[in-house]
Order: sequence, then structure tokens, then C-alpha cells
Amino acid sequence: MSTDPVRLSEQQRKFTQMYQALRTRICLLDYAPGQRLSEVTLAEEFGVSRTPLRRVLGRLESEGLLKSVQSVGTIVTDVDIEELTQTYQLRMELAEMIGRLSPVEVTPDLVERFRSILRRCDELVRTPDPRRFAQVNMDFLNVLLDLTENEPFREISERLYYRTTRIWIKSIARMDLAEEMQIFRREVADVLSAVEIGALDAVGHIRRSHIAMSFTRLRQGKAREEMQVSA
Amino acid sequence: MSTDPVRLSEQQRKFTQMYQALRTRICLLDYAPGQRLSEVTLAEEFGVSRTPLRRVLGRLESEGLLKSVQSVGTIVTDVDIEELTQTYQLRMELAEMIGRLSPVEVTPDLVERFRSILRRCDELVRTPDPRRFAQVNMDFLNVLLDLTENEPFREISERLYYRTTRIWIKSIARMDLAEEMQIFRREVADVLSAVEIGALDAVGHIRRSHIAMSFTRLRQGKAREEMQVSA
DNA sequence: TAGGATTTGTGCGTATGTATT
DNA sequence: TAATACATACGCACAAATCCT
Repeated sequence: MSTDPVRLSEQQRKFTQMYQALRTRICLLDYAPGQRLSEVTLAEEFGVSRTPLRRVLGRLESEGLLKSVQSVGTIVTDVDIEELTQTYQLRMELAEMIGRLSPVEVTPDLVERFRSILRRCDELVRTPDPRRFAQVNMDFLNVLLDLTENEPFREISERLYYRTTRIWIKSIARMDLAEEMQIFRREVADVLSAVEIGALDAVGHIRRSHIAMSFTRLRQGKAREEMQVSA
Repeated sequence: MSTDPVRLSEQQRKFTQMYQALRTRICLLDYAPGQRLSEVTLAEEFGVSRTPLRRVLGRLESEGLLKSVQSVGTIVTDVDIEELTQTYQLRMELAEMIGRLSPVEVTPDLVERFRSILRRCDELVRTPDPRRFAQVNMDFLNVLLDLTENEPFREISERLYYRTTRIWIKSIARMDLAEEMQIFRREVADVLSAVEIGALDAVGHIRRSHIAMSFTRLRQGKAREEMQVSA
């Protein structure tokens, strides 16, 4: 009688597919901030009419990743320094909560997923690459969010991450990439150590400090850029 | 050259108007959880076609207040006890942050807005009424959010509030309403005292404890209801 | 079991508004 | 300054799916 809740309807699958594809492209900088997207082109690519595609664009707009302007186009948003600062401050505070909000029991499978991330970090240290880094960083976030069962917390953390991560990635590509890869590898290694002994509160503290330091470096990098631009 | 950012386009105004109207109706229980809404009826009421209305419904769906089901209708969501618990836990932690995230300077105007809320509480204590209580509670939240300039924090706090407040209101209507009015009045009075001396960190602590106690009472009330139902 | 009524989802043509030449 | 090109916003008709008789 009732449909299997695990099996989503075709329209939902299609929506999710388009949504994740576009979000990934935006966060991996395949679509740069300021770039204009075409509804008709994207609709053709995904094999749907403009209507369902616009639904997806509307969702991405509500999350601050796109902005539709009448008669102009659908534009990938940029993030100004003020909003970046506020978002990072909030993410810092949120990250620390993870050990307090419905932490899951650490399974061997979960540990293995962190180890897998660490191995990919090792590759990145050997051959740095901004795009692959962005991908690993995204996957790292997803494993981290699986440390808690608090769904609203997961939603919000994900939302805030996607809001600003591409700005960080963009900035990193202009900084000392090799150094950033080593710093990130160390963060993953620290988190893995904490997860292995089930110390999820420690994970929160590690994350908090790394988010804080990332933002400091990002801000310094941006300041350097602006000096070069004005020079 | 550039358009005045204060003056929104007609479509944006219309969107906001419809969005806030529907959200308010849902949160004031004019639309009860489980109720089915009609796209055509609402579109007619607001004097637009289904297309722009569906945009609004999509936004409310992304915030978890509605759920559109193919061929069935657009249904006001309910919130199960698990999600309610998780949301309240998160809101507790978030509430405490307000003093740490870009607190504003307290102006006489701001204090007056809190005093205004307190006066409306006095009326509520004299003549309790669930719907008017819901309205004052909503306005109280909005003044509270004006204590910080951290926009992502404001967005998220608002989102989480609207997600669950109607369940609380529904529950309160079946509890000791007069007692709840007095408790709420005390919270507002406590917050006002803290605001008057500029102690925004204290506001955070007061809010945290009140959210925690509200949830405890809500859970007890729901437990009592279930016992009556099964009896 | 089947068919009709109803409601959301989709496709497409047109309206509206912006930017550029 | 005006006209033209172009992209999103909107309205409507139809398709698809569910529920009830």
C-alpha cells in the first residue's frame, strides 16, 4: 500500500541529482563567483524543462549560493569580508558543540572513513591540487557530520560550510598551496586520533581551532591580495 | 545608476508578503499540522498565478514547514518528538552564544522595544490567549535577534524557532495557560533587566535556561496527553 | 477492480525588465 | 536617447499520480 520510503520518486531523485551537481560545481569553483548561468542551457543538460530546474535554482538561491536577477541572469554569489567573518565566527562556535549534541558511537567503519580521508591527504601533500583538495575537504566535512545524529545541527553546519568554503578554496589557490595541504593533513590526523579513542568533544576543540586558524590565514591572504591589487 | 537597495522590486515585495503571511498562519496554528493547503485557492487569495505562489511554497518546504506531495496536496508538517528534542538542544546551545557573536550596542530605542513586549505580557497574564501569546512570543524573538549583528546567526536562529514553535504553542494551549503566561512574563522581565545594563551574555544564559525549562514542561505535557489518549 | 475527480508537477509561450549598442 | 537583444518571471494548459467511490 504505502510506497517504500527509501525509494524516492523519480522527481525527487532528479531534483537531488541536479541540486548536488550544481552545488558541487559552485563549491569546486567550476562556476566562479560572479559567473552567469543559463537556465535553458542547464535545463537542456539535465534533460528537463526550465520549470523543475528553476526549482533547484530557487533552493540554491535560498541558501545564498545563487542570486536570480530579473532580465539579467542567475549569478553565482560572492561573499564579502563581513559576511565571511560572521560565518566563520559562527562555524567556530558550532564546531565545538559536536561532542555535546547526540554524538554517535564510534564504529570501525567510521574510523576507516577518516583513515581514507587521511590517505587522500597524503596524496595531496605529494601533489597539491586545489580542486582535489576542495573535494577531499567536502568529503571530510561529511564524515565529520556523521559523528552526530542531531539532524538540525547537521543541516545547519552543512549550510554554513557550503556558504563560504568556495571563498576559502579560491583564496588557498593563491596562497602557499603546499603548506595548506600539510596543515589540512595535520587537522585530519588530529581528528582521526581523537575519533579512534572516542573523544568527540576533543574533535570539536580541534575543529574549532583549525577553523579559527584557517580564517586568520584567509584574511591575511586576502589582505595581501588587496595590497597587490592597489599597488 | 544603481537602484536603491531599500526599494525592493514589486515581485520581491509580493514574495515576502506571501511568505510571511503563510509562515505566520502556520506558526499561529491558523493552519494546523496535517492540514492541506490548496495552491489555486492561495494563488487566488494573493492575486497571483500558481507559479509565483509555488515559489513561496517551495521556500517554506525547504524550511520544513510544508511538504508537497504529488497529487495529494501541500501539507503542513508536524514535528515528531525526536526532532523536537534535537532542535531544542541545538537552540539551547545557540541561544547562549548571543553575547559572543557581534553583540550590538544597547540603545534606548532597543530597550523600549523590550519594555513594549513586557507590557503586552502583562495583558496576557490578565487575559491569557494562546494566539496572542504566539504573536508576542514571535515579536520577542525578533527583538532578541536584533541584539546581534551576526546575520548567519540570526537566520539560523529564526529558522529553528519557526520550525518548532507551533508545536510548543499547540502544547501550551492544552496546559496551564495562565501559568505559562506568568513564566513567559518572568523571562521577558529577566531579559529586559539584563539588556538595560548591557549584559548580553547574561541574556544568553537566561534564554538558554528558559528554553531548556520550556522543553521539559512541553515534554511532560505531551507525556500526559499520551497517557490520556491511551487511557 | 476500475474509473473519475482532484491536486501537484511539467512544458512552453508570453510579459517584463535590464543592459548594451 | 532610443531601440534591440536577451534572460528571468509569469500564466496557463496539460501530464502524472493518488485517492475515493
